[in-house]
Amino acid sequence: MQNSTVPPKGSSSAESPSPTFSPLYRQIKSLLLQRLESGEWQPGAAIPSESELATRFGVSQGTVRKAIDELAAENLLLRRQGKGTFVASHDDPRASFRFLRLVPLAGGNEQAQSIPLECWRAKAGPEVARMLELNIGDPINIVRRLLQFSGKPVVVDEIYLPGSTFGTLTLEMLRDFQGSLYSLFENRFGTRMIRAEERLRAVPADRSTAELLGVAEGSPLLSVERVSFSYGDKPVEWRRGLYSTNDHCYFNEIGWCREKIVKLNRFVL
Amino acid sequence: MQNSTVPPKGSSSAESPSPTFSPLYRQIKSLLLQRLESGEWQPGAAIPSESELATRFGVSQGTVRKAIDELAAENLLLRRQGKGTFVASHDDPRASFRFLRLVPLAGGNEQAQSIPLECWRAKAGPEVARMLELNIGDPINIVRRLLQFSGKPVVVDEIYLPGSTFGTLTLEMLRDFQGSLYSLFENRFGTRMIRAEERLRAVPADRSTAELLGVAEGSPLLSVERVSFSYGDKPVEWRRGLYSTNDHCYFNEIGWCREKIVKLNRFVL
DNA sequence: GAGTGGTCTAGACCACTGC
DNA sequence: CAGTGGTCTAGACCACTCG
Repeated sequence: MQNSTVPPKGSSSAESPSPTFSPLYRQIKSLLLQRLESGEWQPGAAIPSESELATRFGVSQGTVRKAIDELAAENLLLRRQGKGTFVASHDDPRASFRFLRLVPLAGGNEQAQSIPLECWRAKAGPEVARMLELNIGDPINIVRRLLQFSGKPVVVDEIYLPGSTFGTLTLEMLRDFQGSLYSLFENRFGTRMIRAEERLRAVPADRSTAELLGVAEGSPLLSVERVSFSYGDKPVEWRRGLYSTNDHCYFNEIGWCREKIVKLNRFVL
Repeated sequence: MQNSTVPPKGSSSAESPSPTFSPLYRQIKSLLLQRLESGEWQPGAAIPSESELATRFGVSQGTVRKAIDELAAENLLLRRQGKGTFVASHDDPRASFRFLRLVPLAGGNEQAQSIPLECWRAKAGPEVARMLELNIGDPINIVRRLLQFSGKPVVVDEIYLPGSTFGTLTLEMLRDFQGSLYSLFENRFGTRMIRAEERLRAVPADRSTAELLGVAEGSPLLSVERVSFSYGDKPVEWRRGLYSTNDHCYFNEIGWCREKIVKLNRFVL
């Protein structure tokens, strides 16, 4: 692949100055993303070595390296020196720390336990349809579950999933599966969550939630609405969690990269 | 600088296998960080070009480049093609978006307005002392301020600062300064915030806060506690904000780098 | 046109893993 | 030991900015 495949120097006469210049390593990155999205490379498995990819694509190893660097920074790939480069997986326990930002107020490192309550099929209302980019009336699945830390209820989640992908989800599957919810989605439904947007507010506890969490009706709860995205920025989950923040808090870090990589990504997808 | 300055191949006999191996570009990164921390390179100013740094340090340009890459990913430096590499500054309006994660529920892009209410000197209690790594009784400064969006009050902040650095802060300075709070800290006190940790909870509104925000006493507010760090992971601000989330919400993105770069950084500082 | 950052290459060597 | 990712180099050329 010489540097002429897509737009580098294609339009030099009277088209436009350089509208969507895409360096070689970005094109390689796109090719790698295709393999990931298509499932040709499964989560947890090793991808070909850098040198093999370099010869396969006809570029230098440094160029492949830069493509993989970005995918690793986005947590889509995982490099392990001496072993290889692996497709990231929610089976890896480190992954769950990224998506559940709840930490105990008083140190410690408790393990979360998920207790599925209900699971049923429904039709998308206007709000869910908008969030999941569906049409109103499209089939969806709804899950309600409780999250406990050391046996104490802390979070009530209501989770909305597109029926086209998760139609066969049942309460039994949720109860029987060992591992996180996203692990189940990845293993049983071939859908991998790679990114999420969360919107947080403080709301009063309604009657039924208050009972489930063991707090007074009307007491303040943290409302966390999340849209999760899979490859190609496709929204595949919308959920609202109500968090009791008496013994836990939502932890966030500010100041590292973020917008930079987001911006970069708009070009590649 | 040949690859022998610090630990690369120094201990090969019977010391230890490779306890704290630090590649060349990390050593360069440390040198660059020293210049930033010392104030030799001021916020907003350009640093020397990559090729000049390369000859100055006696390494290849690629090595300097990799060091700068990491600093840029951490938002300490800002690259601008064709112009140079610049020290990041809170004067740049893009910076404020990183630290104030509040967005209107109904789209739009309102501008925040900060209204200083009080500013006084006090002595550190046990909690503030712990957060700012001070001794109990050390002088501190406390600021209370209101944040408005389109004229409506949304946030009440109480801000605790070490007196050793901010001793001369006054309400007049806060009122007269044009620009964000961190912009003022950077310009008037030479202290640049580069990172922060936030802990979020839902709490009931106390009487005085409720009045300031125009909500009912006891109604749910979002409590945001933040510790901000300057160079060398030195904590230089602790604040608690109470957010009214009737018309706004706290927005967060999950899934990009983060822990990776944090981990890397432990070695360099 | 000169100077800057951005891309790409080819090759050497180092550090880590596992057979 | 072979194979992988990680570092470092030197040099070429491209894209962008500005005087």
